[in-house]
Amino acid sequence: MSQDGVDLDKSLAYLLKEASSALRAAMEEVLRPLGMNVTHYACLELLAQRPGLSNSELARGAFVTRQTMNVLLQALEREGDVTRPAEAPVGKVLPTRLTPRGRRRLEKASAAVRSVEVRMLSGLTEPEQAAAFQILQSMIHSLRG
Amino acid sequence: MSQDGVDLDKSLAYLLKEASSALRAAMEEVLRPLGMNVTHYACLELLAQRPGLSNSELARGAFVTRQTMNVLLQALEREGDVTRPAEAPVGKVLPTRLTPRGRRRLEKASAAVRSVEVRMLSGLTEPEQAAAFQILQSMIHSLRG
DNA sequence: AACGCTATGTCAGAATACTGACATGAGTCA
DNA sequence: TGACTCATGTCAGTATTCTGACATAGCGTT
Repeated sequence: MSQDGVDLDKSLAYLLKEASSALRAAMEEVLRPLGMNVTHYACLELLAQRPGLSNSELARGAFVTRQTMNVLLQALEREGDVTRPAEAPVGKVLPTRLTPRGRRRLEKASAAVRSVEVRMLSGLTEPEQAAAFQILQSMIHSLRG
Repeated sequence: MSQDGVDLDKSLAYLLKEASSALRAAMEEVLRPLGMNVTHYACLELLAQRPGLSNSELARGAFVTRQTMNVLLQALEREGDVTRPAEAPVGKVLPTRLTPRGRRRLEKASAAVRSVEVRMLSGLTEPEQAAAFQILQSMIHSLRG
């Protein structure tokens, strides 16, 4: 392998992508035995934190298009993990909610994902984690400004 | 919009994904006028830093499969940005190199990407950037251990 | 009221990346 | 030398996501 101290001049942008990629891979790995993928999980997690979210809001929260989220929601509805009203209570927005079954599946997935996150942070002290939090938020804010 | 202080309990994992997503979007935006995408750019940048990289190595470095990188390399070769020997000098590995044209295209792209990176880091002090570097590397290391 | 503007849900088609599989070459070890 | 393992390049097919487009609903302004 041609690995001759090449990671010395890595940019922060590359490192960010690398970390994100490693995180996603680790999450997919632990979610696969549960029959879920990352987008799957993100959707359920968002619904647990904010019940009644619309398709478009879920899409933005899970970093996919609303078309993609729509097919996922249809599958989740078919499996009985979420429910959506047949008709929109107001406007066109169909508020989605977790079913008890969905909540149970999410619990297992959350535990698995949490273990990954713990592993990711295992080499960092508490203040370092707090620093990471602020640094990432600053990056996000600057990129969107 | 239902934005009621919801980003307070965001996990570091989510923040990492969010930052990575924002970075990618910003990069795609500045690369599009140059007729390139992120994978495109990553490939050329890798070749500039390490001439002679193989298709598989480029794929790993750009976080895609080697099949995907292969079609990209064929396109880049067709456009005259890179060159690959017709036959493998040793084994099956086809070492790829930038052409002068590819190097020129990369220069413009590098400048654009660098401006994005500068913007991303604009809210951080120098020590904070150093901290970010070490934190991300720790995360990557822990996730792969 | 009427007009723009924005956002939503949805349909269809296109683009893109991935999984699976194969033959081949290099390196290792008995 | 021969068997074994691993990595590479490549082919074909599948899956997934995205882009484009449409009708419609809420909101604000005129």
